[in-house]
Amino acid sequence: MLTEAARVFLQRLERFGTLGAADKQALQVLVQHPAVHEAKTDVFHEGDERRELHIVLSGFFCRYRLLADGSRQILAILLPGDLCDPNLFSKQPYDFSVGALVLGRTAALSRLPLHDLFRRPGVARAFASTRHFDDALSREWLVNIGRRSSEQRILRLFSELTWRLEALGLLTGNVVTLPLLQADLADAVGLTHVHLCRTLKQLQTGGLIRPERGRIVLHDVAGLRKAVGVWPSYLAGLISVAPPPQAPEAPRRQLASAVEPLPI
Amino acid sequence: MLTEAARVFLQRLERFGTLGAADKQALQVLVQHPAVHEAKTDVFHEGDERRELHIVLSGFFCRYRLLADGSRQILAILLPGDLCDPNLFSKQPYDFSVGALVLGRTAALSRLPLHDLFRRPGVARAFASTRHFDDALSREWLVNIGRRSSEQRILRLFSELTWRLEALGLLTGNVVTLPLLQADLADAVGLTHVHLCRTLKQLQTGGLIRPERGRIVLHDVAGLRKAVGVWPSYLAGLISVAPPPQAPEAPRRQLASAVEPLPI
DNA sequence: CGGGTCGTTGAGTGGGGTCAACACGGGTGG
DNA sequence: CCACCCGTGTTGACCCCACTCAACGACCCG
Repeated sequence: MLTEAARVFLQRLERFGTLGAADKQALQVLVQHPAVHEAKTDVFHEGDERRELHIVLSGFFCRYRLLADGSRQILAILLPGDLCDPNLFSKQPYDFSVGALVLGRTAALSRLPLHDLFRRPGVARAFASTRHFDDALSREWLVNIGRRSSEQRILRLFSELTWRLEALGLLTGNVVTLPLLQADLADAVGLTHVHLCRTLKQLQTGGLIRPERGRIVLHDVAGLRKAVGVWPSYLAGLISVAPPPQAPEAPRRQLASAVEPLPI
Repeated sequence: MLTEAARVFLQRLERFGTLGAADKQALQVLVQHPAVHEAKTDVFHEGDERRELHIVLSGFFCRYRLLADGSRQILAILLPGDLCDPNLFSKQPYDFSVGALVLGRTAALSRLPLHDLFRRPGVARAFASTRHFDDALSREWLVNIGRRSSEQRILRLFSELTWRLEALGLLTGNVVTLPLLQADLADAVGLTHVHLCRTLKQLQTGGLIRPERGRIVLHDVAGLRKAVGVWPSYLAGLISVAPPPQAPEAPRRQLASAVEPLPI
């Protein structure tokens, strides 16, 4: 019999491929110590020693860092099944914090047995895929914050979340509600909450989203994804949906030629 | 007999701990296919299949992504010893490109044997540490670009590079020259090259840096680090530097030797 | 000498930040 | 049931940091 925690964990690991029965058996016994976290409380905090590996069971969590002047940068939004710490085997104290954005639950598993479990090819592959997905998202975020307008940043974040929720089976139909505060969104996309509010209002007139108190309703997921345009590369292997036709690749030899519009 | 390529690679892996003689023996035979890369040419390009694992031997490289509007976001700056691809075992095509910022060299090693080599605890530990360092840097960049002023972003990037160069033994005195174009710096910190130029000029009056054509001279590394203030958390375990035991002259020559190709 | 790359500078604009006040709603306690 | 409070969202006024467009300058190399 599978606890709910083990089920969420294994489902996540199997998202990109399948695990053998023995793999699953070995993994599920690790999942322990369920815990409830109120919104705005930390699972662990920057500077803490790395002990158990926490995984999200329900709710929305985030990795974040606080700066000396009190501002916060959210590094990633964590959904059910996600690992709070991308670095399974690091011995360093955490250099970031993880906190709950809304009421949610986590489980914890000890890291030590993982070392041995990595001998199993299926287990290693599953963690590697999860890891790659996590990394691809963080690259996406860096590009987003570094080079895109406030509207684009927000739309892309929403789009990302719709894909991830869909992969979890938490998106049915064309509507979804994100239980996120505007202040949280602002810290995720690198804006102030005031400007984020204004931009949301503008987007609202576009008809794709509706801000409500304490949440954002995306009432046209398909339209939102279309507005963002691309099939994000981080989805590779995540969702078994045929990608739409892609624009041709940029020429590859010289950076310069790749930056400029195609010649002729 | 250790090739230079193997030496650079092993030195990097040993930065956070030591490898057994057998580990090193097994790893060094993987290092092959040295290649020279002109500035502004790619090692690989977004969309390419992941084949060999490239490592930097000399020069400055970067991971980057190009956007539809032609703008570029640099995701990381790669120094000698760094792995071009943080995801050793991913099977997905690359979702970013790696290119040379100045003339430099790489080696390539096949990924397949790595799977087996990870059975060796020392090898697994070394790669995990390298990996953790890479991740910590990318978190740092996200915070930098998301929440800091242009001056701070630039100073922090410079400071980061001084620490990393020091760890490589490429920083001996209080002065170091970064062979980076202003356009590259701008794409690394998420600014336009015009504004970056102006900010550099302001910083110049602060007396810590001097922009020259095609490079930035940091002529007060200690002062720069002090201005940035903190001992960055990503350094944990990286540097056990006692002040250079015997200051050998000509610090600039050493950097130059890393930037310019040695006889091949 | 010419052309290409890289850097610098100016003028003008606007996106986004800051500060501050207020509105709204949901909880809590009297 | 109302009064109050606190967390959250909204709006206005103002400003300035950073972007844009454009031209020019400096340097390098053939």
